[in-house]
Amino acid sequence: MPRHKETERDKVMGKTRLLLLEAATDEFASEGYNGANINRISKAAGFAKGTIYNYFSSKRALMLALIDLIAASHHRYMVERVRQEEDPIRRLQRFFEAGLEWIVHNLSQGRVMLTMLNGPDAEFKLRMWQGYQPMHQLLIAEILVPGMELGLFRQLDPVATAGLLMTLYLGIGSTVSDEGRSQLAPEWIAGFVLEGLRQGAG
Amino acid sequence: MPRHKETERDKVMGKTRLLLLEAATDEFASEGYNGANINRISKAAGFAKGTIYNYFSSKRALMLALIDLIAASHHRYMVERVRQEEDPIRRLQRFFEAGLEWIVHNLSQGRVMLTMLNGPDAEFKLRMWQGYQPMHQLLIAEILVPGMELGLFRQLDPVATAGLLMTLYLGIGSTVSDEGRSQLAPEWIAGFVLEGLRQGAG
Amino acid sequence: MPRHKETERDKVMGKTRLLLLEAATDEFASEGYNGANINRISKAAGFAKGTIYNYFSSKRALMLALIDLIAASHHRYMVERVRQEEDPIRRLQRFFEAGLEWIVHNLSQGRVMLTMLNGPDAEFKLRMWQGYQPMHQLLIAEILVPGMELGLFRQLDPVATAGLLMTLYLGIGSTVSDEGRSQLAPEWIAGFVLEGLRQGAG
Amino acid sequence: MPRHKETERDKVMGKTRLLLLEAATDEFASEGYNGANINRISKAAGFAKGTIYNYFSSKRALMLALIDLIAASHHRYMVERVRQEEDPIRRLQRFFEAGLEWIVHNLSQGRVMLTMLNGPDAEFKLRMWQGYQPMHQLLIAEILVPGMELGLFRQLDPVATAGLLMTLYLGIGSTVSDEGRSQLAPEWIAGFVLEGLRQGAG
DNA sequence: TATGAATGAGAGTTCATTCAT
DNA sequence: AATGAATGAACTCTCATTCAT
Repeated sequence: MPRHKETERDKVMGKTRLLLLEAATDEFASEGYNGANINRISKAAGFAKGTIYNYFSSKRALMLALIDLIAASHHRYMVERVRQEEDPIRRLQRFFEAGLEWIVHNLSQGRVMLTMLNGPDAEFKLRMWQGYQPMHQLLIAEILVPGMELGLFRQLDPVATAGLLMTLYLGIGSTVSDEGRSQLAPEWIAGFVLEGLRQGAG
Repeated sequence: MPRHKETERDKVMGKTRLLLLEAATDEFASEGYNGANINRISKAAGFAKGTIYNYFSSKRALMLALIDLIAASHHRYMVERVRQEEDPIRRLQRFFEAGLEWIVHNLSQGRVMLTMLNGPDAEFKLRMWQGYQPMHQLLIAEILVPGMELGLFRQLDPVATAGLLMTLYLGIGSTVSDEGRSQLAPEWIAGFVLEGLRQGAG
Repeated sequence: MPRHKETERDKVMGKTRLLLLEAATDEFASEGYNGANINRISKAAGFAKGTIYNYFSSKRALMLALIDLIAASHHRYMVERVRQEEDPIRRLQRFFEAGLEWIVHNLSQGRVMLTMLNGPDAEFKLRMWQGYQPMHQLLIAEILVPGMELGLFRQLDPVATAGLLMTLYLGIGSTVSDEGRSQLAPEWIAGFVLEGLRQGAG
Repeated sequence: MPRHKETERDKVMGKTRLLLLEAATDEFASEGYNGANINRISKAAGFAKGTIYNYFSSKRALMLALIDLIAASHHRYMVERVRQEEDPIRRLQRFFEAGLEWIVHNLSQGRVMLTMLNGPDAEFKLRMWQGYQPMHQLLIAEILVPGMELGLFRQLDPVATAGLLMTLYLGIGSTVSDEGRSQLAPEWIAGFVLEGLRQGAG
C-alpha cells in the first residue's frame, strides 16, 4: 500500500470535496435547504450529478458537513483577529468589526449560517449552535472574563452576556444586504455595547 | 345591513380563511416555506386539499397573506402594551417584555417571522420588513424621541437606534426555545440597553 | 298548474340555456374541449358556476348540446341561402359563398365544428357528422342530382361527390384566420370545382 | 470515433427519445393534447414517469418536437414517392396516392397532424403549418409550375392552387377512418382535380 | 332557480437518489 | 472516481361536480 498514492488520492478527494462544498454554499445560501438542488451543486462545481454522492451520502449529510465547515472557518477568522489585540475593550471592538468583515467577505457562508440558526430544521440548528460554541468561549474566556478581572467591565453573568453579544452580532449580521452593506456600523454597535458593559454603570 | 359588504368582508376575513391561515402558520413554522405541504395545511384546517385554493391563489400568495397577518397582529399587540405606560424608560422595558411575551404566546407566528426575515427568499424578507415598519415607528416616535426630549436618553440617531433595538429584539426572539423559554430575561436585556441609552453616558 | 307560469319559466329556461351555450361556444372554440373551463363558461354567461348544472348534466352533455345547436344553425343558414338560387351551378357557387360567410360570421361556432370533426373524441366526431348529414343531403338532392339531371354536371357518384365537396368546404373553412379572413376566395374555389364537375370533362 | 459527438447525437435522436416520441404519437392521437397524459406516455414507452422529463422539458415541448418530427417524416415520404415520376400529371396522382398511403400507414401521426392543424392552440397550429411549408414547395416547384410550363395545366396562381390542393388533401386525410380506410379513392380525387387544372378548361 | 363553498381525483413537474458503465 | 440515464415519491395546482342554502 504505497503511502504516496494514498496522499495523492486524499489530496484529490479533498479538492473535489471542497469544490462541492463551495458550490453547495452558494446554492444553499440563495435557495435555502429545501429549495437547493443537489444536481445544480454538482454541476456548478464542475462535476456530473452523480459525483456528489461519492463524497456525501445525502443532501442532509452535505449540509451538515457544510455547517461544520462554516462554523470552523468563521471561528478561525475571529480568533485570529481578536487575539491581535490585548485589551478586552479593543478585543470587543475587534469582535464586532471582524464579525461584520467576515460576513461581508463570506456572504454566502454568512447567509447559510443565519438561515440555519433561524430556520425550522432542529438538527441543523443544533449543529450550527454547537459549531458556534467555540465563539461563545472566545467571548467569555478571552474578552468578558479578562475585562471583568481588569475592572473594565462590571460584574455580569459571563454566559448570559456572551449570549446577548452573540445574539446581537448575529442580528446585525442578518441586516447585511446582498451587496454586503450593513445598516449598522460596527464601531457604533461596539460603543453602544461598551456603555452597557462598563464599570460604574447600573 | 348591506348583504354585499358582509360578503366582501367574509371573503377577506372569513372563518375558513382564518382557519387556513392558522394551520398555515403551524406548517410554515415547523417546515419552512419550501418544506411546507399545502395539502397538509388544508387538511389540518379541517378541509379537503383543494379548498385552500378557493382562498389563496398559490402557496406563495398564502405565505404573503400570512406575513401581513403576523406583522399586523404583532404590531397591534405591541402598541397596546407599550402605550399602557407613559414613561419612555418604562415603555422600553415594556417593549422587550411584551415582545418576548408575544413570541412565547405565538411561537409559530414568531418562528415564521424569524424564518422569513433570515431566509433566502427576497420577496418574503422584504414583505416582512415592510410589515414591521410600524414597529420601528413605534420605537422611534413613542419611545426614543420622547425619551431624548425628556433628557432620559442621550442624543442618538433615532432611526439607527431603533434598528439596533429591533435587531436585538429579533435576535433574542430567535433564542426562544420550542417550548417557549428564552435564555435571556427581558428585564435583564432592557437594563443592559438602558445603560447604553442613558443620559450622561459616552 | 297555471299555463302562463309554465311558459314564462320555459322562456327564462330557454334564455339562460342559450346564454350558456353562447358562452360555451367561445370557450370551447378558444380552448378546445379538454381545455375548456366550465366555471368560466358559467361566469361568462353571467351566472355562478353551479348554474350550468341546472341546464346540462355534465361538461360532455353541454358539448353534445352545442354540437347539435351548431349543426342545426349552420344547416338552416345554408338552406336559406342556397334555395335563393334555382340553377344548380349558381347553387353550388352559393354553397361555397354562404359556407364561407357563415364561418366568417360565426367564427367560434365554426372553430368548434372543425375541432370536433378533426379531434380525437369519437363521440363528438360522430355526433357532429350526424348533425351535418342534412348538409350532405342538401348538396346531393338540391344541387348535384338536379345538376346532373339538367346535364350541367357529368354523371358522378353523388354521394362520393358530396363527400368531396363537403371535405373541400371544411378544409377551406379551417383556413379561415382568427380575424375571419380566408386565403382562398369562394368564387375561385367554386370555379375550380365547377371545372371538375362540368359536362364534357373527363 | 469521437465519443462526444456520439453522445450529442444520442441526445438529439437517441433510442429512448424515439421510443418516447412514438408513445407520445399514439397518446396525442387518441386523446388530443390536453387529454394526453404524460405519465402514460412514459409508461407506454417502457419507462418510469419521470424519465420523459430527461428528454423533453415539458409536455408542450414534447408536442412541438413531435410536430417537427411528423412534418419532416411526412415530407420525406412524399418527396421520395413523388420524385419517382417525371410527368407532372403522374406526380399529382402520386401526391394524392402517397399522401393517403402515408396517412393509412401512419394513422396516429396523421391524426396528430390533423388535430393540431384544426385545433385551438395557435402555437401548435403555426408550428405544424411551418413544418408543412416544404410540402407546399413540393407542390409548387415540382408539380404545378412544371405542369404549367409544359402546357399540361392552365395558368393558375401556383401558391393559391397549392393551398387548395393541400387543403383538399388534408380534408381527405381527415376522412380516413380509425381502421385506415378512406371514403374517397385517391385516383378519383386526382382525376377530379386534374379536370380543374387541365389546359383548355375555364 | 341560482348560488358558491367545498370536494378530491388527477395532472404536470421536480429532484434526491441509485447504479451500471 | 466519475458519469448521467433512469427512477418514483412527492408536491403544487386545476377543475368538474355536488349540495346545502
